[in-house]
Amino acid sequence: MARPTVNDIAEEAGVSLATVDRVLNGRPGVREKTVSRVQAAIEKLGYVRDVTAANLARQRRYRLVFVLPDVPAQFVDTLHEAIAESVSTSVVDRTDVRIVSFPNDNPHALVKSLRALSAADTDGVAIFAQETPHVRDAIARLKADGVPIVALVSDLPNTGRDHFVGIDNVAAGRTAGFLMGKFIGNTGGSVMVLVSSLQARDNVERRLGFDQVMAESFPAIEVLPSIENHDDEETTTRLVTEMLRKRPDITGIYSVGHGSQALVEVLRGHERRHAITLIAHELTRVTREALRDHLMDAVISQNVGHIVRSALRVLRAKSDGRDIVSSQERIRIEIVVRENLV
Amino acid sequence: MARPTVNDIAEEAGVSLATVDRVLNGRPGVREKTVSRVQAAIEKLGYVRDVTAANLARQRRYRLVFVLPDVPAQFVDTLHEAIAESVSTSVVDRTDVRIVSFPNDNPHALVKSLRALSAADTDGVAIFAQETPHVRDAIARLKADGVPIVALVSDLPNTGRDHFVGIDNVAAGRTAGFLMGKFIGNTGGSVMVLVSSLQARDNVERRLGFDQVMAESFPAIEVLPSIENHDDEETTTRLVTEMLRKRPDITGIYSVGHGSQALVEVLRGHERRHAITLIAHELTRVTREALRDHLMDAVISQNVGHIVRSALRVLRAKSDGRDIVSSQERIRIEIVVRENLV
DNA sequence: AGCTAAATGAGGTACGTACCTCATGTCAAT
DNA sequence: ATTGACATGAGGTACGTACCTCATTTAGCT
Repeated sequence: MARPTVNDIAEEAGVSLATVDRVLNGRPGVREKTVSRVQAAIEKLGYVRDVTAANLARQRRYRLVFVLPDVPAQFVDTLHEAIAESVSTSVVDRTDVRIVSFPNDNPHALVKSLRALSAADTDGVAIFAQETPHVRDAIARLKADGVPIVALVSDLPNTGRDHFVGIDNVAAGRTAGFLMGKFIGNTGGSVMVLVSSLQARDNVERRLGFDQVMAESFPAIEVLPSIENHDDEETTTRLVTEMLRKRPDITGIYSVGHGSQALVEVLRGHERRHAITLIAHELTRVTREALRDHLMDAVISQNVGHIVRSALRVLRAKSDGRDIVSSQERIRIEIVVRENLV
Repeated sequence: MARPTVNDIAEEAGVSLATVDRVLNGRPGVREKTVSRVQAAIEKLGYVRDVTAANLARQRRYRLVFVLPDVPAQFVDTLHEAIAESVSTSVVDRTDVRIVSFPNDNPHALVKSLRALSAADTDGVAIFAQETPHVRDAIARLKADGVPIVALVSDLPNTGRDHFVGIDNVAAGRTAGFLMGKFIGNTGGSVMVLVSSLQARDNVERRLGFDQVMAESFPAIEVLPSIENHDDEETTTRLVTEMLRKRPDITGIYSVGHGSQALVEVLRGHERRHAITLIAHELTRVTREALRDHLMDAVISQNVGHIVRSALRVLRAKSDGRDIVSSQERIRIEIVVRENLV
């Protein structure tokens, strides 16, 4: 039997098409009793709105914006690629996507970018940024304007964002800790931890989860204080080299941040490279090569394609005032080792 | 600027709508020169066919069938759930899905089920089965009838199937081996390997990959010959108990097959449970609980939701004679440990 | 019973594409 | 110049839904 249409519902309920339409689209002017008759018919026939036809008729378009930092971290590049790809493949779902980049070290540039957006030309915004008072204000203004907002990758819990798309970073840190502990085993020693910035919420949460697991399950391994590199290559090279010299008992390095290029380079030339377990975040060209070359042991990653698609789905839903199926929007913490590297 | 429509193309190319339609849908009766004029206009305006409107007009429906074994393995249940979910959420894409189950131990039943299908009522078939001569013939008949076929989870390379949806099982076995070796570390000892059946291609491939890595990278660990359990719980319980008694040097168990219930139960009551590294395949209720309870150390899994959606996409494409973007149809080998267990 | 306001019906157009028919245009071979 | 084959145009209907207008019916009230 073919799929029932609005006409079938009308017939089944003994009402006109106009009434069915009013019920389906929540328009006023239908008695309670009639509403339930129509709903009974919908139930009975198993009617499901043909979304493609509906969108066609509705002529709806979603104008969505990604706001991304302009940092030299590979991970952000992969985000750009994922957005570009999802744009090209999803012309289908009536979505226009723009990308706005802001220089990471300049919070005013970000605020300025956000100020340029308004409900008049934007149906939703996905933001990857750190939470500062200025940013919080700018987001509040957008929200007041009625623009749905989702935080991307790093949460902005105190801004009133509608949703967070990304992994549970505490769990990601715990996963890194679990692998670090298991891989080092009863060799013991100490672990160096490298973060982009202690202002970055995702970094802090990962470090937290990592420390939890190391303390709970691998007390024989000493976890050293965080080294902050601010995504700067020279700083990383200098600090890592120094630390490796100072602490010859290092058996593990955990790279918490979004970039690992300089770290990998230092290790590539280091004599103890095979005695050190290296775990980093985000699957990029750099981490792929490091895995392949036996320099890195595991990468904790989040699928940027999933992140982008989820953000788009959520923003479209919020823009329509629809609910989201949160179980479907969960981003998995992926573990990548040499052998499952696609 | 709004998205261009066929009318815009017609105007731009200086031809009528009918001609544009002929070009777009590959209908005959258009001069070579005119075709290129139209294509130039399409190029210039960046026209992309509105697939939703096209499908609406075309009234196309895809009648697809999943053929699945009726075995008591949790993994097959999760496949059923994934299919059910994808049916309910994707009424959107004009697809009718049926599931055909066949008793796993009866190859004739499978052949009979396949015989019942034909191009008259089926636009594509996804099969999870082992490759036997009978199955090969039945698939050949379906293909001759013009029905696209994809193999699911376990490949059927010699049947002429159009595509395989699933993980690279050699790589999955290698991944299991990598983790097993790293987790056991320099403790050494021996590893028990449990397979469903040595007839099952996916099982054999995993075992192969596992052995490769163990031999290459962890020669100090002895890998024992496969124990075949035919997905039977009593057999598993008996053989595993016996082996654990005979070989007190066992430090690892690799469960290659689709079910791990009985194995987990045996281990749950075993005194050496915390001295044994347990790695299994497929994320199910059983393996989830085992991870949570510290009985299992890692699960190598394939996302059944992705598998089902990929199979549907591929079958629709093949049915239309369209090409698939194979990079988008790759199924990842997922590693799940206690800490990234959703 | 008569009135008013609310509820419902009838019928239309539109969205972008597919696909159909029939008329007319063009071109090359005779 | 005529013919015939082919190319193109013009215009239509359909898909399932949204949304509009206006007429008509119904229910609730005095």
